[in-house]
Amino acid sequence: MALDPDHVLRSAAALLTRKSTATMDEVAKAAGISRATLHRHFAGRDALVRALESLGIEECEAALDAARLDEGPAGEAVHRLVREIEPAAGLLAFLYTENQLFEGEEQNQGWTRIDERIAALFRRGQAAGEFRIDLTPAWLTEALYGLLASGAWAVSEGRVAPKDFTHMIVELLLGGALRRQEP
Amino acid sequence: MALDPDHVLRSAAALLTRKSTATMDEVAKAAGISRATLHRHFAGRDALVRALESLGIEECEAALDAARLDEGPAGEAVHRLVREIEPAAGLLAFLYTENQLFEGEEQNQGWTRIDERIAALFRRGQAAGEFRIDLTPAWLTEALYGLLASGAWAVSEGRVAPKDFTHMIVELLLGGALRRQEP
DNA sequence: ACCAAATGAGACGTCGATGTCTCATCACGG
DNA sequence: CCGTGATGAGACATCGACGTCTCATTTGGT
Repeated sequence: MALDPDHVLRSAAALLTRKSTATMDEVAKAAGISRATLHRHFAGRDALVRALESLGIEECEAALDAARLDEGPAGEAVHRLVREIEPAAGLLAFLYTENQLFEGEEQNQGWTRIDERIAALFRRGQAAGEFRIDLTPAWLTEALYGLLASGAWAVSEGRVAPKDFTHMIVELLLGGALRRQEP
Repeated sequence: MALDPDHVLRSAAALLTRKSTATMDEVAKAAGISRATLHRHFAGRDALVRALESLGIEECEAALDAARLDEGPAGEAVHRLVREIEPAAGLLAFLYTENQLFEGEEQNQGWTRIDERIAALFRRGQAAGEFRIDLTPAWLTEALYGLLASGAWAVSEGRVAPKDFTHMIVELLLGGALRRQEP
């Protein structure tokens, strides 16, 4: 009976985040279904990865919407963004390292849109004098992705407590490691 | 005649950083040798990856030595470290995402040593009152890896100028994105 | 010039993953 | 109670990558 395709994608994301070379059979077992059923829902491994990519884009855009990036101080908007995107961080980390997605020049336009929205947030912060201007928005965007991936990986390895995920990323991204005397 | 194995490893690292699923044949072509010769130097794909891992560890430790992590302010030591490690960043980025290396519990002890040396640097900075103490040394270490990988990736994609690599990483890691009025 | 070693090209066989197929079983609705 | 549809289990062929091998050619040293 109509199996929940979303559940399959979640399981696949969780597994592939840990083992990006997992077999279709392993993906199926992880989702608690048979390989045949997995193939009935997703034409092949490529289709599965594409579906994961679409899911990742959806969740990213949902997080971007929920974070209301154009409201209030940019720093607080970054904080909201990381908090909203945290549940999808594992999936993002997988997609981030799946450079196969970008081999063809046909880079999914969804990512371009997301990149642009995040970069716009950093630009806004710079224009407001809130963020420093010697770090380009493109780099800050890239660094955010990298820290999200590192954070997801560190949590799954037990090196960082899950509850500290957002704090660690936001504080490092915005405040850096140096100690300061003020707020 | 004695082909330069180091050159092969460099080529392989450069290729695998961009396309982690590259074939042995592609690796050989990238190095300008035949697949047969590649097999004569490295027993198999696994051996090749292991050799890359050893090379990465060597370069990391060389960078750690050259950066003299226990001299002067910790912040400056971090700066030296990133500068020294920059040439190896691409290789590091590849190894960082090659989670296959850590599937077996048999995590290469070299990484443990490197992790510990970097974490010790952050601990030293914290003890000296130079770094904030709400970000754990383990997380700062992980974040450094993530930023190095993001930086290498951003440079190879043309989103960041190569000459800005060290500055972008060090400034973000130490100072964060927020603008400050001091030093 | 000669010899030894290394290389390149290519031909295999092997193996694992994939994709497709069939058939038995099970769940749910009429 | 029966029938339709989805699922699970497994067989099967295909395909790509791998690893090994041979043989001709080239390179470098003597």
